Amino acid sequence: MTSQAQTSTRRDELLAIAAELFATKGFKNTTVRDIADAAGILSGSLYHHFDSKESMVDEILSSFQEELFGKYAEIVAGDADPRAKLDAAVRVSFEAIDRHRNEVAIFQNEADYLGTFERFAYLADRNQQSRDVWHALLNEGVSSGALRQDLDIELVYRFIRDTVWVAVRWYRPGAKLSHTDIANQYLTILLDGITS
Amino acid sequence: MTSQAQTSTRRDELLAIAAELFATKGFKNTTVRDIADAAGILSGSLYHHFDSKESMVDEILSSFQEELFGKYAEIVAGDADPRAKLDAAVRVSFEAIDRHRNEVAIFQNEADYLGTFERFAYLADRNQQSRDVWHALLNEGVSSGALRQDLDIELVYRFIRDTVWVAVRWYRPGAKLSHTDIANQYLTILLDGITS
DNA sequence: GTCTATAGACCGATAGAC
DNA sequence: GTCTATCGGTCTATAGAC
Repeated sequence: MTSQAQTSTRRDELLAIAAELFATKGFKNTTVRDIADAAGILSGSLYHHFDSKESMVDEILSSFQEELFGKYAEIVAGDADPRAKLDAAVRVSFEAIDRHRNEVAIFQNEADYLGTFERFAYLADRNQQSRDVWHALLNEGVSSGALRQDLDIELVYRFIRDTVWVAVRWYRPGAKLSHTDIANQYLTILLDGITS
Repeated sequence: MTSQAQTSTRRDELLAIAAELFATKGFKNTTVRDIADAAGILSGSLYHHFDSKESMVDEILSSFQEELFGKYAEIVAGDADPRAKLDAAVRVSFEAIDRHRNEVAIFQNEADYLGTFERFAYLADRNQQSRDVWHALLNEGVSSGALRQDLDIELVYRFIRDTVWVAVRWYRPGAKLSHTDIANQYLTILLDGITS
């Protein structure tokens, strides 16, 4: 293994430690000393790896979002029927919560605040991109007759988006219910309601 | 009007200004100078009215929660049928978002962090109390036959709680959809689903 | 009730030794 | 790649004048 690979591994370790803290305590509320302490080094040493605290959260968020939106794009471009596409998009989202809990939590909690800086303008773009994906899936569903005609699409989009992502607040990998169980129950409620 | 009442009014003004900032920028990310600036005074002058920044957020949260849980208690104790009670609890919650946007936002964003201090231990109690209310309403619904038997009550509770309260992120009073419109659409989805 | 002035702590970031 | 040492800035909170 080259020293290049070693460096890259160490960077990733530090980013993972930072992500855990940003997700738990918040970006502003996490100090570089917190991150360094958790990594067993001193705060000044972090600046050998990263320009600033902002660079760390930037790297964490942008690499995660690239992965997630790649998956959404595949679903939208696919040729499954509308209901199956909606199903797949919901499942991919709960899977992202399972695999990238910290990244999702940071995006949920900090996007509004970070978005005020030019550096993080791409966060607003991603939000718009996400809205486009869900609107497309819901409109396909309505025009194909799979979904009710009387729905306010924008409102349904918000309910789906919010309910899916907010699960990151309580979901813990390895708990009684897997992310697949949760997606199943959630899709049942969303599609058919809770009345008997 | 007595000087007592004047003092109380000024306190309330300052609390409202602080609540707006805490809700928008976050508690930790709002400085006492921010609050003072918005009020047109200097930061030191705030300490004539309040012990600390923590006291401000404490007062904001506790008085709001007292009001909200009073309403939940009335609904639970009432003699409406299970479905009407569930309906009422959802409507009261969206109404709270309409009337106390900042307070709800602060609770949503900061409860986890603030809850780590003894002073805010009551936040965890309120969470448990909320869980009890919704579980009671949902269990009544299932045993009366109004709701499906195959629901995971804890999961349904979380979905309702999350979806209702997270609306504070995008709901703005005076927008196209009133809080009643939103409650209507939300109850439709929750009760009957989005499929045709 | 607000101001002036400042204490004391903590913050992000840097320079240079090892 | 980490440490020592520290700078300049900002934070909450206080003391006392007006």
